Amino acid sequence: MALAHVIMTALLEGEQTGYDLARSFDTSLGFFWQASHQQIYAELRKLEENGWLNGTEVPQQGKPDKVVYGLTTAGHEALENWIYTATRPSVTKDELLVKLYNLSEKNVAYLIREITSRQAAMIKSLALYEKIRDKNYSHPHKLSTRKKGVYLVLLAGIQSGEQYLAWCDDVLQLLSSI
Amino acid sequence: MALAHVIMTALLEGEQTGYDLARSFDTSLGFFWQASHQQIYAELRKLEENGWLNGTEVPQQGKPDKVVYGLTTAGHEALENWIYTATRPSVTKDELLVKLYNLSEKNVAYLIREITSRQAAMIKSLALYEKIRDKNYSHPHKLSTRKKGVYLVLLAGIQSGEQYLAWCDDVLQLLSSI
DNA sequence: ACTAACATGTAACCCGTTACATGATTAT
DNA sequence: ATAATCATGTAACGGGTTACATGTTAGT
Repeated sequence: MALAHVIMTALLEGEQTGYDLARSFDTSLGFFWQASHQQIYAELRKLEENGWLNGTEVPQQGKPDKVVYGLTTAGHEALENWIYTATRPSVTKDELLVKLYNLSEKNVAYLIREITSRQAAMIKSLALYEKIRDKNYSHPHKLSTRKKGVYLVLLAGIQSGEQYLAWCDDVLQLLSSI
Repeated sequence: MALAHVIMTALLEGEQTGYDLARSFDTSLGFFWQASHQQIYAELRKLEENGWLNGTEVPQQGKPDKVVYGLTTAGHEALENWIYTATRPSVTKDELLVKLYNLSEKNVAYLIREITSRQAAMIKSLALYEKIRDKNYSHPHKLSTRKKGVYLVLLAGIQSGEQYLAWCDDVLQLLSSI
């Protein structure tokens, strides 16, 4: 159910094609949601059948034709109503934690490598989040209401990223003593 | 693929029934993985067909008969080998963040309530994690290698819980000014 | 010649959730 | 009486991943 609402949320900013959305999921949106292009195209068709989106075919030359989607009034309403439905907190299923549970003298070297590469990846995304924050969200209380929401999502990413890095340090320290 | 390995990891400690496992997923294991009993029973049958577990029927009086599962040698090996397969970091899909992205004057009161209840839930689980840590893991470097791994998983839960609470505070502070 | 970007799709499969089902014993 | 615990299961559905497919244009 939620992918539908993520897509509609993304379309609040303006009309987009499935391809545009797929690219957003690889970058900005991707920080807190992921979806393949197959999933996105399927969902877009469902949403149009539902009357929540309307798609317009746009012929192009030199490129394949595309379908641009926008929110309908019904879509807007559906999105607003969805906000008030209950959501259960989702447990993060991280396979790396399962592996750590199986820590042994034999596999410790491998796990150190895997943690180190996670750490490196997180340092990169964190740098990006922080850049975005410093550029557009440096004065949170001066933002519009809507932007405040976006800022808080960004903040969640930054804080949990920082926490993750701190944890990686702790892990590496303990593992290196084995 | 991963549920299979979580189950096998749980069986490292000793033989268990599907019911036992389901209860673990509601408590200890549940802090970093979740699975319904239907999923567990299905997975156990698959694992037995695979030769990774062996199930023994145990007749009982006054209670339904049960099947106790234990790891086979092949299962042990499969689990150890799995450690060395690459895992991609998984993005947490949290619907609440999607909702926050849709923040407005109209829904802010509702979102404050939802964040507050998340906060309360987290305070509870955090208290439990910390109790476990203080009781069994207060001297990390003195633990056996295997227990060190378990400790690090627990630490991940505690640290990310603390971070989550800090974030909730930030959110509530900003939202209450709207 | 080859790769990347643009743009969309089908098909098979696996993983997970929800709803429904059974049936005895023990505790309130 | 009623609910909770023990113990396992079927069936339908929905969400998500992987593999495969098509075809143009622009850049190295």
